[in-house]
Amino acid sequence: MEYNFKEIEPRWQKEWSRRGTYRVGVDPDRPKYYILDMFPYPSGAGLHVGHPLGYIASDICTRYKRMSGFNVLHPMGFDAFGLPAEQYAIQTGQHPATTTAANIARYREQLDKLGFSYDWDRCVETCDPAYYKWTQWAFIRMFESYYCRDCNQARPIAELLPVFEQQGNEGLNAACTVEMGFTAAEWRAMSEAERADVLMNYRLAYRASTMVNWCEALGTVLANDEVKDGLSERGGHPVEQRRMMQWLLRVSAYAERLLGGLDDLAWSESLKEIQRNWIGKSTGAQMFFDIKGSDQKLEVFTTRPDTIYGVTFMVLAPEHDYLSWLPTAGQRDEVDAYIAASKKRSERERVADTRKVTGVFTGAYAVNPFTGDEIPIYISDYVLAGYGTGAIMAVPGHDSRDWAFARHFGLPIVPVVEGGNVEEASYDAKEGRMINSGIIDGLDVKEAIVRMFDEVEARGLGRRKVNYRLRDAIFSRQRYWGEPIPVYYKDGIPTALPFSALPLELPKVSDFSPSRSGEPPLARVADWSYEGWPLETSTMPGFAGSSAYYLRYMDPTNDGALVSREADEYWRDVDLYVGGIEHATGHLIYSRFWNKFLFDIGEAAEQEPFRKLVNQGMIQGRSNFVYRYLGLNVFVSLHIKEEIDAAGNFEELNVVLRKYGLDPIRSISDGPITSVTSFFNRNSLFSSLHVDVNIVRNDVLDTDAFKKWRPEFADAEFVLEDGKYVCGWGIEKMSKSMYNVVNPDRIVADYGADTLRMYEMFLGPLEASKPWDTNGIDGVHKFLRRFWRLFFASGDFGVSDESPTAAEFKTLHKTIKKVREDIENFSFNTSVAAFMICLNELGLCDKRQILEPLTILLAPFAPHITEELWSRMGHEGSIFDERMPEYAPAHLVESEFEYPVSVNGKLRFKKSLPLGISVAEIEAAVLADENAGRWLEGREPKKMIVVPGKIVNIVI
RNA sequence: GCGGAUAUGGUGUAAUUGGUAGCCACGUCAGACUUAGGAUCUGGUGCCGAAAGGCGUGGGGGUUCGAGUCCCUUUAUCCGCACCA
Repeated sequence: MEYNFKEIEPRWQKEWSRRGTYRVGVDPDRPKYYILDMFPYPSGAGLHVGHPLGYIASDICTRYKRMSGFNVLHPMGFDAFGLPAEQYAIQTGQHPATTTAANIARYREQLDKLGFSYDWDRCVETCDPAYYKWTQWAFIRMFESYYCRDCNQARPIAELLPVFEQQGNEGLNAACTVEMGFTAAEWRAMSEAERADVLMNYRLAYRASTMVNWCEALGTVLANDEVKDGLSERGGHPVEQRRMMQWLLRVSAYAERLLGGLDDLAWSESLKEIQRNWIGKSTGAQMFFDIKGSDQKLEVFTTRPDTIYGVTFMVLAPEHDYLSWLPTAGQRDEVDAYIAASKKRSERERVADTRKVTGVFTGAYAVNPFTGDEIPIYISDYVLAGYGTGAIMAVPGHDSRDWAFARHFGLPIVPVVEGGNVEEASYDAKEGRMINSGIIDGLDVKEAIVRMFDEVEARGLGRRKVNYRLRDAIFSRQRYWGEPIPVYYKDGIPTALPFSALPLELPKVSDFSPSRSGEPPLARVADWSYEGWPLETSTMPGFAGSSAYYLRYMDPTNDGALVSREADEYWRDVDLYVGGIEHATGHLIYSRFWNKFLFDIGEAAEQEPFRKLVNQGMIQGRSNFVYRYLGLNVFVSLHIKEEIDAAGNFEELNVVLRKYGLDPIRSISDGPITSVTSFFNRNSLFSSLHVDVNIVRNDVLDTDAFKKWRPEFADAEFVLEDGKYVCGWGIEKMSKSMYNVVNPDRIVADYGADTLRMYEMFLGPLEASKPWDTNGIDGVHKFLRRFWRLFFASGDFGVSDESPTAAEFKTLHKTIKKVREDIENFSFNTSVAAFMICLNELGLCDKRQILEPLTILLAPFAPHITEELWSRMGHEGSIFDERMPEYAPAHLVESEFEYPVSVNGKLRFKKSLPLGISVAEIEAAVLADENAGRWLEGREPKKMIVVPGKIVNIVI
């Protein structure tokens, strides 16, 4: 009987759903395991064959863990709010709620066909008010918290009121937007609005006027991780810097914990490194320089205080506060002109012009505290306002940017680290001996740094300081399709909604388009107010809804809490998180921040949300090409095209052309060939066109389908090789325009979900990026058909109760061992290979004692076929209630081992010897072998190296 | 510029972690069978060579009895960060 996956797969999917096979709940008697996929944005394009890669891997793990005795939580949901969904809605002219619902339905249908073991009862959608109620709730909790640097955690902001009342903010060590100082008396004298401003300075969710990434085309601000090279990640629109009033999350307060927490996570080193870079910790010193003729001091940040003797000028960012008074009258106009010019430059232009040196002298001088020299103060936009203090001490001898600046303006360059030639280039050394350096002369750089830190602090010139690149996350978007920010303005004072007013539902509007001015769509909603006060009109960014969804899955329908204490303490954290690396600096930072905050306020059980994380690679597209000859409707098969291309001159060319029945080219004026050069540069002989990969099989074009594919090819002619049209191929991004999108639905229809699942795993290591290539899927499909046939040896279903041979047992147990180890190591490609080897070795074995454990072992990979065979073998329950087979070492014992014997490092012969004998016995047996005599030719071995169970080496 | 990763047949890959390089597949070649299927089965298939044999894991060098694996160097590709002081 044939393996009829078309009938088997839908039947079991329905049956699992009916039985609730994959429903899970809190069960204190069993150890928990939480396996999570990054939930998808339900985009309009539907799934392509690359999307399920990670889902398949996590599904295999889930089934495997479940069959190993764990209570496995494995949910799925949809990240439905945010820019992509909204842009798609705008493009198609429909309401985002409508398109999102339709897209979710489509995704769900596609996912269901693949036989995943999700507990769909726990499905969450971020755009569901019952869900985003808890996103808004978390926002309010952040709004009502500040970050205490002494106890290193979030605390209720209400705690600050009595402190301010008694001592002002003196001695308060808390994360804030701007440093401020006030006394208790000043606090008491403040108006309500002024006090609100002070508190806002400390809140973890706060509103402030800051420089933001404004994207006019999208009509919204963007977070740093949503901007790449000065363009928006979505759509690639230009982004400019603008000062705007925005909501932000004080992520920077958690920088040190986000950094430190990485160490214990089972994440790839590269991913941790990306996050470390993003957090960008640098330890240095904050130093104050006297300004000549002023009481003010100029504050800089440096990681290299050891180079202080090489400081020959200072540079301020054009946005620096001091520029209102610092420049001398003579330089005023020039400075103002520079400031105005740099303001106009977009972020993109600044990035593009990194090598151009610009700047203006302010006319003012600072004093080098160690040399006493007066050094000029410049402004330049190579100094960033947002990092450090927006001012630097320039060391042209040892910093390439300072060097370029000094060269351009003719400023002195003093080397202070031995080595290099500062006349030619800066010497950006991190080690070496200090020279020209007063009290640190002769010290090594590393010692000098420490010495200078101490010296600077002792002399009261500054103090050690840690700086982070990580910025607070801008949390408002001037868009429609997101969670409304649960804040209203009472007498103009931002006030959180009471929890009882949550969820603050997103109103249904007909006009949800963004505006170029930055006015959010919600501002156009009549009566967008709370108790008569206007509500905030911006919405939350895409990452808001995905920041704590893993907690919600634990208890998805709870209306009284994000997650119940019971569920949280049982499920705790995600043991295995599978998803793409593209979330490294977005979701995975925000989520960790969000979770740490919830941990601080006692709402999450663990400090870190994702214990182990695996990044599946991207599946690229494999495009096929056809070669159109001379712009005619004639298509030439790949190798003939290559042969024609290889011709070196007209004569050779025409010989080849005649051979294939093509008209010879008589002169260069024939056809579109315009010159000999262009002709032999292969510019004009063939044009290569993308062809739909779905009408190509093993790179052979289905010519009839091609003619029907597009009307202009209806009368196409082909020059075939061996009766076939062979296409060229290349690796590109999977996209509609390349005609290389492979839809999983089609693979499921042709081969079945089990084949697709196993093939995606077989394709290569999970974490590697690789092209999808439908060629080769036959190998896996063949395996499943052969496996099926083992049970139908006589035509009808039947397994024998005959005892297996030792060899059969050995094969089985070898496979069990290998497959189990591979799953634990996330090496699915090799485990699929192990199954194939197993089948090759078993031949035609129909014995129950072999086939039953093998079927169970295969079940996580190919759930449908194994469930079907399991039931045909007469079992009542589901195969997924069975335990994974253990391997029995007894069956794996090898009695003999073939030792490769090398003489002088070169393999000469093999000697079969029992395992477990002593080294001396091996030596004796090898030397006694007649082959050894042949190679030794009577010489005595100088040395013998014996690695028991591996190899024998003889050195003569 | 800084940081990280990768490089193995025609293709995807594997290698007991320093021990016979190329497992398992795809493709391909030869054969069997056949109601001609995109079926099934058997065998070959890294390169050069008639063979013996030689060469072979991006290139060069090193450590070692032995290197795809370790070290140095270099090239290419991919990714992350980037006037971050």
